[in-house]
Formats: sequence, C-alpha cells, structure tokens
Amino acid sequence: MTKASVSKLVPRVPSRRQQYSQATRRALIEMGEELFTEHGYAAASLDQIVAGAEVTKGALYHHFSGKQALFEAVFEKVEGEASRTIQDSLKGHQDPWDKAIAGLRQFLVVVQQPAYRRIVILEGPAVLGYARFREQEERSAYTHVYDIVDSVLEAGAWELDEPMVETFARIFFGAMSSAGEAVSTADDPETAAARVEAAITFILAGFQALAEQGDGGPAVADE
Amino acid sequence: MTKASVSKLVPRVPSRRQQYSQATRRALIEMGEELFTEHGYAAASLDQIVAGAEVTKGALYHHFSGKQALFEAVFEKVEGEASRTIQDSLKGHQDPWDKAIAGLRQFLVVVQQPAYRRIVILEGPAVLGYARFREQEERSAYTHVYDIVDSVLEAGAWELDEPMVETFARIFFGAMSSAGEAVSTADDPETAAARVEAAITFILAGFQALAEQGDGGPAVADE
DNA sequence: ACGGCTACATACCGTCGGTACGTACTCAGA
DNA sequence: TCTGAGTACGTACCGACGGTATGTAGCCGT
Repeated sequence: MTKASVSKLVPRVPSRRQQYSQATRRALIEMGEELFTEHGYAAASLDQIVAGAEVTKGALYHHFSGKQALFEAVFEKVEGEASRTIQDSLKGHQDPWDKAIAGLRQFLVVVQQPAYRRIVILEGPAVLGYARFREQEERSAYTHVYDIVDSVLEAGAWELDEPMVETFARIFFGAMSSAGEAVSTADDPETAAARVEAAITFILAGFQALAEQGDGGPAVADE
Repeated sequence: MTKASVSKLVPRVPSRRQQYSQATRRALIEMGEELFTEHGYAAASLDQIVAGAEVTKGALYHHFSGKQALFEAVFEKVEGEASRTIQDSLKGHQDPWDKAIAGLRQFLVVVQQPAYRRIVILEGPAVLGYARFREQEERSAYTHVYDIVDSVLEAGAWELDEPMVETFARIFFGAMSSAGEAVSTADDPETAAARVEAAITFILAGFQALAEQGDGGPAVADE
C-alpha cells in the first residue's frame, strides 16, 4: 500500500496551511450567513462579505465558484444546525404522537430564528431553485417530518404505500413551514405557537378518531 | 358643480392618448410576466423586457418606479387571475365540505401553471418580502382558503375565535401550497393531485369524526 | 534546497438597474 | 384655430456589482 493511499484512509492532522484555509472559508460562510440574513441574497454584496471576513474576492472565488455557491454553503450550515436540534428533540420519545408534538415544538422554535427564516424558508427556494432546494431539504429537516408522519400513519394501522406517505409528509411540512412563518411574524409568537400546536394536535386527534372508528384510511379516487 | 368634478364622477371614455398609454403598460406587464416566469426575477433584465415590449426604459420608468414595482404589477395580475378561477369554482356548492374539495381541486390546477408557481409561490415572497407578499395574498387566494376553513370549522360546531381560525387557515394554505408544488413537479401530476386530494379529504374526515363524537375542538394549552 | 502548487491579492471588465434630460405629441382653454 | 402646458415616452449616461484574468508569497513534499 502506498503512502498516498494511506493518507486517504487514516484521519490526518491538517497542516497549518490547511487550517488557515479552512479558517478563511469558515469566515466567509459566517459573514455570508450574517449578511444574507440581514439584507437578503440580492442586497448582500460580495464586496461587503469579503470586507467583513477581512479577505478579498480572490479568496472567495478560490473557495467557491460564485455567489450562489457561497449561499449554498451557508444554506447547508443553517439547515444542518436546525436539523440537528430537531433530531435531538425527538430523542426520549417512543410514542409516535409524542414524537410528533415534540418535533413540532422544536420546529416552531427553529423557524423563529432569523437565519433559518430568511435563508432556508424565504430565499432558499428562489435562489437555489426548487430542484436544489428540495435536494438539500430531503437530507435534513424534511427527513424528520417524513419519519414522524410515517410513524403516526403506521400507528393508525393504515397500510399506505410510499407515495401516499410522501404526500402526507409534504402536506405537513408545508403546513408547518407556513405556520412557523406566521408564528415568527406574530405580535405574540408564544401564544401564536400555542395556537399552532393546538391546531396540529387537533388534526392528529382527528387521525386517532378515524383509527379508532376503523376508518379504511385515505383512498385515492379513480379517474 | 364644476366640469372637473363631473369628469371624476362619471365614467369617461379614455382619450386616445390614455388608451395608448395603457397599451404600453399592459405590454410591459405581459412581457414581464413572460420573462419573469421563464428566467426568474433576477435573470430577467429590464433591457430584455423593454425590448420585448418594443419600448424603452424611459417608458418603463414612466409607468413603474422600478423593477420591483413592475414585478408587483405582474404579481397582482397573476394572483388576481388565479384567485378569480378559484372563486368561480366555489359557485354552485353550498355544503362546506363540498366547497372545500372544489376549491382544493381548482387550487391544484392553478398551482400547476408556470406563471403562478414561479411568480407567486417561488419568487413572490423573496422579491416582495413577507410583508408585502402577505398583503397581496390576503386580498385574493388566501381569502378563499380562510372562508372555506371558516365554513368547515363552523360546520363542526366548534366555537373558535378569529385567531384560531386564522391559524387553521394558515396551516391549510401552507399545506396546499406545498402540496401543489409537489404535484406540479411530480412525474405524473394527475395521480399526484389525486393523492393530495385523498390526503386532504382524509384530514377533513378526521374533523368530521371529531365533530360526531362531540370533541370540544382545539384547545390552546396554558403555559 | 528547491520546484511546484496552494491560497490567496490585485486589477480589470461587462452587465444591469437606475437617473437625468431632451422631445414629440396631445389636448384643454382662450 | 392657435397656443402653452403637461404627458408619455426616447436617449445618453452613471455607479455598483458579479465575475475573471493574472500575479505572487509562502508552505510542503522530495
């Protein structure tokens, strides 16, 4: 085995040069997050960002292929952090309904963070385009929603195929994004969040009621 | 009464000059709709738009204060047309549940139109900002959703205050926007739409089940 | 020790949104 | 009918911004 192949298998201490490089990269992403959050994608200029990170455009274009690539890196960071806090909130819950409520609560917290609102929800789709936006989403926040919805539907003992679960997951994800946005812009976010929780709980209670009365589950109408 | 005041009270035939002016204004909005839909807000340049409308930037800036104002005019047109078709679809239905399904169906049709998807759903919030976006929305599509949700909840005989209805309306609006987007990007939009309809119908059935078993309705938890 | 390559910095370009200003044409009033 | 004023544009230009081409200092393996 050659030395080169070894260096790819065992974790290596990054050289000082590499450490510095990673530091400037992080600085760019952090300034990007800050300025994109504050001013939005279009209004945040690269000159501002590189000035804030105390580097030049040369550095930026060395690390990223352009403005959109920087935004994507920022997006990944914000989305990843949010996803992680949601995932954490699910631990310690076994009952699907409890998990659903716990995840909902944490999501309502996340969605009030300015960076998440602006970068992920508001400008993410428009800047990245739906395709890339969903690609990113599927690997993080949406996954949790899907899992939760899947558990809840399974608890109802309905036998649904994957696309149907997917449909429910999309619906709930959209519902919660919209609700979250309403919460974060409300005069009193706390009671607004409580209302959303009540509404979702009510919808879930409807599921339970249907399960108890032996409903056959959602049926796709024939054309 | 002076002649001037009369001219403001009775509808007047617009002068030839005014007619021409309105024609160029419409031409600008139409080209804006076309290019914003095809390339997106940022990538559609004013030069392209005025060239397509066969006028110059002078004309554009005479009618609109800038690019964003033009977009807003386009937004209003697209949103207004969509809203009207939804409103039409509600006629002839009395039962709240029927109205809900009819409205949902038409919304799923509307949301597959490229102009509505791109301009209203995808880029609307980012370009106009949440505040103005919601302002526009409240006057059109969202209003129908609110009315339908209100009817459905009233049919359930729950006594909900206005903010609670508002919360449900937001949730359903978000759910349907997201679902609609999923439908329009699906390989087979028709069956995808059928799935969404089944899912929403199922949720509404849950409401009915709760109503029948005398559920007290959604309750906001105390802190 | 040294050649090469990484990680930037500098200078510059084209495009785009926006503005300032000029002008032809319309239309109400004398 | 003539006229003056205002509307509805057209033309020329500007600054800012994203992106590129090129130069270079310093680390790093050999």
